[in-house]
Amino acid sequence: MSDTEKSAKSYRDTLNLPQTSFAMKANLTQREPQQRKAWEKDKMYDTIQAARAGAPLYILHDGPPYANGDIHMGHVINKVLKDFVVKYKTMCGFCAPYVPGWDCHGLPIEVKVMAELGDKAKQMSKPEIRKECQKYASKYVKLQTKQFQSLGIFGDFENPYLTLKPQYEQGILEIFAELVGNGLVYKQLKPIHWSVGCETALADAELEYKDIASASVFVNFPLDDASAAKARQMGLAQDGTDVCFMIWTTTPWTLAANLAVALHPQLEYVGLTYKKENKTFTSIVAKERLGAVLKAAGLQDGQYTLSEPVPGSVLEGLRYVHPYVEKNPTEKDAYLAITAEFVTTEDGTGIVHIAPGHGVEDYQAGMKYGLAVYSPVKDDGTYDDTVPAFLRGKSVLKVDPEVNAHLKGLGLLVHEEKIMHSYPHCWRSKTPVIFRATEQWFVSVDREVEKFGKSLRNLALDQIKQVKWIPGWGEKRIQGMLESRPDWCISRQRSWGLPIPAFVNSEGKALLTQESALAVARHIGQKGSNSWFTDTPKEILGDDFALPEGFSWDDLKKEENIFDVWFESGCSWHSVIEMAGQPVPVDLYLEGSDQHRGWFQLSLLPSLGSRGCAPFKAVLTHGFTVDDKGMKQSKSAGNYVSALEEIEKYGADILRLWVASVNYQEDMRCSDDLIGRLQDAYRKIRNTLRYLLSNINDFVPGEMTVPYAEMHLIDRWAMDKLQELVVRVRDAYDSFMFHRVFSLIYNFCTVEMSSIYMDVLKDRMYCEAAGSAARRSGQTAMNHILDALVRLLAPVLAHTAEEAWAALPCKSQAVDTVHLADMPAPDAAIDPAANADLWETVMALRDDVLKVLEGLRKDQTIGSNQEAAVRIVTPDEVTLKAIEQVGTDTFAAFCIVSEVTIEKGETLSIKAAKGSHPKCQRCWNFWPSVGQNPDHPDLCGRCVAVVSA
RNA sequence: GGGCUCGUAGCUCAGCUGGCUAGAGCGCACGCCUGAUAAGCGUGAGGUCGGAAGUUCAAGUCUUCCCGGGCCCA
Repeated sequence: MSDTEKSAKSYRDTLNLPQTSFAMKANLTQREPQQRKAWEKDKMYDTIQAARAGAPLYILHDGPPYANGDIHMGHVINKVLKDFVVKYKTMCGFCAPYVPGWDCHGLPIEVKVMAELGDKAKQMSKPEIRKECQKYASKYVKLQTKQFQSLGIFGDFENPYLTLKPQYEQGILEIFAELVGNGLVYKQLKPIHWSVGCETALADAELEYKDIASASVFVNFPLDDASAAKARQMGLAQDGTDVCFMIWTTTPWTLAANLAVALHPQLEYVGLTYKKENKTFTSIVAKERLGAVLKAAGLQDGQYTLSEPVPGSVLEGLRYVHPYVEKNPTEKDAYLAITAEFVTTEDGTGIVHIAPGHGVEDYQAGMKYGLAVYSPVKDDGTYDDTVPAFLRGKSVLKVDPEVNAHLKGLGLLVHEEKIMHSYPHCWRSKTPVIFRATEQWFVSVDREVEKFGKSLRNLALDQIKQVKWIPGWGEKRIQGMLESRPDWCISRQRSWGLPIPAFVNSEGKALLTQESALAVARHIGQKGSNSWFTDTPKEILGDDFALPEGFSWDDLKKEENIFDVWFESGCSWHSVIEMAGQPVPVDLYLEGSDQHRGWFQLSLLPSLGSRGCAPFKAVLTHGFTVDDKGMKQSKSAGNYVSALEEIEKYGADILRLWVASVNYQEDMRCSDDLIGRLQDAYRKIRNTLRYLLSNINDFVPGEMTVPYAEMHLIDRWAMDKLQELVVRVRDAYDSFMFHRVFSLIYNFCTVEMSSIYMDVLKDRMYCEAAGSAARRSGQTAMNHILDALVRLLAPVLAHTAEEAWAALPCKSQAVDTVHLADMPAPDAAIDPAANADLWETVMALRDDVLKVLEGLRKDQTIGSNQEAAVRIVTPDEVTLKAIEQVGTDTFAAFCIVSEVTIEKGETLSIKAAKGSHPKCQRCWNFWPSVGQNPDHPDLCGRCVAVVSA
């Protein structure tokens, strides 16, 4: 070892080097579970709630995820965002309870359970099957609880709300009873989405759209003789041709239920006359569709003639003969031309085949003309016996080719082709969905509710204006949906759910009143919904229940429909919030943007139908994760990111930081790599905390604290910057802009702290006397900054902030958990704006100096900045004044150079050279005072004083 | 096909009511330090603001169309 190394070594021990037990390496995957165990042991959620008892309430009401499967990134984003809000509001002094919930009923679970049971299911009763479903749901509630908690989320996971709990069910029925009382619930034969695979009605939310190939056909419907004669009189056809309506459809199976054809009243129609298989046809089609029809029929110029056009309205009432159904199967009128505004010229022939039992528009048109709602299809998707013999018992999903062949045999099939189009499928069985008329229960959106003087739809359109939508376009979105939504079909023909509390007598008359529903609510609230299947009507309604006119106990059966699960979750504001005695509307609903159609809307409707107001004051929505190229993620595409693997690999705080880093209002690109990159940011933040901690090791606030006004200029600068940060971060939290929170804090750590302040402060921290005012000034600032930073970070880095809080030698507040600390507030004594211009000038000059130093480093004149002396000449008065104000020594400290001189001159010049003075072996500055003390020839004056003290 | 929405450097984000050569941090490249060391500091290279028209003295910012995503629906 040389002498210089020796002496350097010896001086090292005289420095105040940083010291802390806060580890540089996070080791999150090991440290976090311990942290969570400690929280669990301390019953942290309960502790926090108890501490905030009596404080103003802030309720974020959890939307229930479905109790099925492992959690995925969508859950992570949703729950972590909620946790940010809850933790932040708690730290702002609110009592912000968070009761997580699960959606436990419904088809997905029932389908899984039935598959697991296999043949055994056939011998089992409904209550037995339901018991299995309940087990299944409970299993996943437990599993997901663990997984959510592994993200560091605080909530009442001991007492979550479950839609299968009797009290919850009671709440649903209470709201349902009010809707019944307000006259909103009715039963009707109506075409609805029907899943053949699951043999049940489906809600809109249970559909998924897939591209499939369908046989589209052009078919001639021959007019009867009298109508053909009329058509000839109108000039559409000559004598001797078979006059037909030509229709187009992509669902030939529905032709068996055809009862009419629809034309647009204002469109022009022509008679197209041509030869086909030795016959001469005149097909009536819309003039605008002629091109497509000619192409389909394969007719060239000269192979056809056209009549003059007539408007659709004059063809109304003309009658035709069904191609293959011999006799009208309904008791009402059929096989006539009607007019409807929904007929378009986008495709087809401009004449639409109408089957009121198999389409919504068909149904509406059929109602208008007094047609029957004819639906000759059974639950399993096969035709019943009212259809022609060649179709009976066949599956409508497979019968199209036979229908087409049959039509061909009759000479009425003009053209057949495959087209690709998007078609609704059952989300569970993945089978194509059919429209089929069945008896279902509905909630009307257009009936006027006497109490509110408005229909549900209009009430909704009104009330959404009172809600704060974040982002703002959420209102437009839900408005569009509300304007066009049909009545809500709330009944399902399955086992796993809450029964619709309706009874029916042998005449088919339904018993469902507000009183009866409430009676059922009480019963189920006590005994659970299984009792519906085991108990008698009398037991359920109660002995003293007064049956309405026309009903008797001997002739009363329970219906076996269950509720759409959306109705169940749509009542959570009542079952969870109101029933717990808390106020509705709640402060916030926070879910993915798909819930505009789902939970938001389907919570809004029951609330409006019973209370007349929305259940939420504000609704915040987030987008969805996509892959690193912005494409939808799916397991099959191989671009799927497993949330559990990510948590396992990086730790919860990394995932939380990732959630905070992206703008959740848009699509969020997500991949293992992108999440992994947040480790860099995490390390920077963690190291910032660590460095601050390590430098206040020996600091005790109180007598050591230096007031702001007496602080070193540079420390005041740091305090100013902190103040700005606090204001901006709080503002970002308040407006739910968490990615702003992230970037503000991250930038503060990298720029203001790491690259400037902490670097600049080293000399003072390490070299000044431990108890010197200069050092205490810096420590005071660092202590403030650290204490505030940890609290600002706490909602996001829940674990790390807690760890740092525990490591803080002196906390600003006597709370054991950072999550009970107050969010930092701006200090009225500090005004960052006061010196903003000064600092801007100083920092700009610093940048210029650093650039010049880089040149010296390039040609190896200097290594570290400390070796340099800088001479500045500038004509700029502002700069001169600024440096005069802060002092050249302070400016030199800011640049970490040994010496700075500045003078006025003609042109700006910044020159730097290696310092001309010797190097102090203790502080490494090249100062003039080095060597002036004979006892310490290798030290500067400052270090001599420190060492000799 | 319809409603809503998004498209600024490799990544994540700023760019307010249109106004200087479009910014930040990270990453990257190069270099420095070795008394925050599986750390720290500096410098630098990266963008025809998805594309095309238009309005305007002036457009990333307004209009129209197109392209490509996402959610919801048909």
